[in-house]
Amino acid sequence: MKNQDVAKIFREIADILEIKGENPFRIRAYQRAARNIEATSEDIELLVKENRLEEIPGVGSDLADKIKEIVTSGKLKFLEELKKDIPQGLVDMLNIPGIGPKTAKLLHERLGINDVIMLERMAHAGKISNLPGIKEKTVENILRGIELLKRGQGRMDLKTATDVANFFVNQLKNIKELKKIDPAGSLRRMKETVRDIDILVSSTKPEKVMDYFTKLPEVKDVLAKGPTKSSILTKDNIQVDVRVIEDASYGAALMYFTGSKEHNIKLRQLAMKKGLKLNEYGLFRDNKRIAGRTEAEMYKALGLCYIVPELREDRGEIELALEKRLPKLIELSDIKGEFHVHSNWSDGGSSIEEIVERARAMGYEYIAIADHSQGLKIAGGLDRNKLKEKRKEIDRLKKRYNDIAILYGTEVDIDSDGKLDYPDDILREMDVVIAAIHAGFKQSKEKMTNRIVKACQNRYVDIIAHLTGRLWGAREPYELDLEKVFKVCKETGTLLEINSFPQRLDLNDINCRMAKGFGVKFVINTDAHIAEQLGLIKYGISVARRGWLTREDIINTLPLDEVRKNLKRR
DNA sequence: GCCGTTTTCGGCCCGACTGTTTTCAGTCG
Repeated sequence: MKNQDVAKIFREIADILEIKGENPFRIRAYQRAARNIEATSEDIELLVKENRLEEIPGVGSDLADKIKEIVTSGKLKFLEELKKDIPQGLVDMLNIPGIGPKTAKLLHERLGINDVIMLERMAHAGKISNLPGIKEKTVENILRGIELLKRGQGRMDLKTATDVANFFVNQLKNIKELKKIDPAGSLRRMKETVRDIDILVSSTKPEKVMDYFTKLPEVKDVLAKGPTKSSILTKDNIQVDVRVIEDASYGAALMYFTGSKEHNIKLRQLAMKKGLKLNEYGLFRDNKRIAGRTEAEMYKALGLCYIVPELREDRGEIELALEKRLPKLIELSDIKGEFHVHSNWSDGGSSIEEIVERARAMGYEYIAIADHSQGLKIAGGLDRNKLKEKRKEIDRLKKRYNDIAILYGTEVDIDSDGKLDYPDDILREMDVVIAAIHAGFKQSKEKMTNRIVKACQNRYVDIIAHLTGRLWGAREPYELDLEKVFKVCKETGTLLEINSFPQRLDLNDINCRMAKGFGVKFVINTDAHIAEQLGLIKYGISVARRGWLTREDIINTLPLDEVRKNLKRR
């Protein structure tokens, strides 16, 4: 039983309680607990064993008992009972944008609607417009909501989100009355995936901004349009929200729209304790604004040091900011090189020379060319002979460049028994060895863990790449006993990669923080397959920052001679 | 259901937009 499984059960309970019209604060308690369980870096089973569940914020004696029941028996009587009253289909209906618990309940009680399909049929047949509060427009919105749900308004990766946001920001900059503009929301917090794009604007002419925004040619559908706030859907079904605010409130609004929701709630509670009121317009004492123009001013007025967006998740950052003890997080400019780049010797698209040129342009001091190993035929893995030729090419280039070190590396495959795809005599010759799993993802947790552990124990393996194998929208992370892996990494001096590729971002933020707790060290790599993708490193940096990592945790912030001391002896 | 240098009971973040309603409930973030 994983933390996410427990969180999922609590969320389901919250949904059912909402439909039943239960006490909203009780519902929020389940949601809060779900979120904190998911965010905690400690394994829920361990917390049960050590009787430390109530250390999780939002978990009291009642929820602790429920967690124990879930972890020990695999199910929860309370939920089974709830499910008897509310059909699953009704809970699913809450996923339709525009349908909340009240509407779902109304549709169920008055018309016996039990799921999304039935709702769609009844709506088309004109049978739901007789209900109180539901007329033509509402029916239209429900049908549109169902369409959105069907098309799967999923989450997009961080790069896609960045590109869309930049596009709209640049468009809006054409408005001459526009003063400030910033993407906010989970994108500004650099969350691994983003659901919609929030953009904050300050302007003397809010209506003009709203008109211009909602009439852009890329807009397919206007979901809402008011004098200061509008939401649209792009042709790719991405929701973009723009909010206009005046300069005096810009910092407060940026803080508010950056979130997270949980971070905001805690800040408001803090403000209340000080007898202040916090909203998106500023921080107020007796209706007099005492801060609002900038975020820095807001945090200061709350008695906190500035909290960077990546940390704003209510994972302890506010408590540390009160004591002015927040860590100094790693920054892009700390990076001195990387180790995981594929060239056209295997499945990459750029020559080694092109990669080296790019790395030099980025100011790197070293770059490792790590192509796939022989077993990975589809990825053009290199056999012994090809390796020799590649080595010659690297040696030739080394003579040409004296301002950057070109390292001879590999991404060697870990087979289904945990054996490596190259023998030791080949690995010994490498400057740096990365090991990774590329097949056999469906093995048991125990087997998967043992494969990784065995690789870590190899005296030539320096780094484990993309540890959990997750690919957004394509593959779930594979089953792994992470604590065991982290322990072995620490013992064997094996480094863990933070993979910057937007579909991977693996390790994720929570696992980074957990691994750091075990004393593990990291490298941030791109897994670039063309030279240009070396620029993706910024996304890996953001994961590390969200994982509370500092420069000291990341080996490729060090100069090369120091890096060598952190690699295994050859 | 949680939580407490105001509290073990009585609070629990706050505002914009929509559609339906003549003043507001529902939904969303």
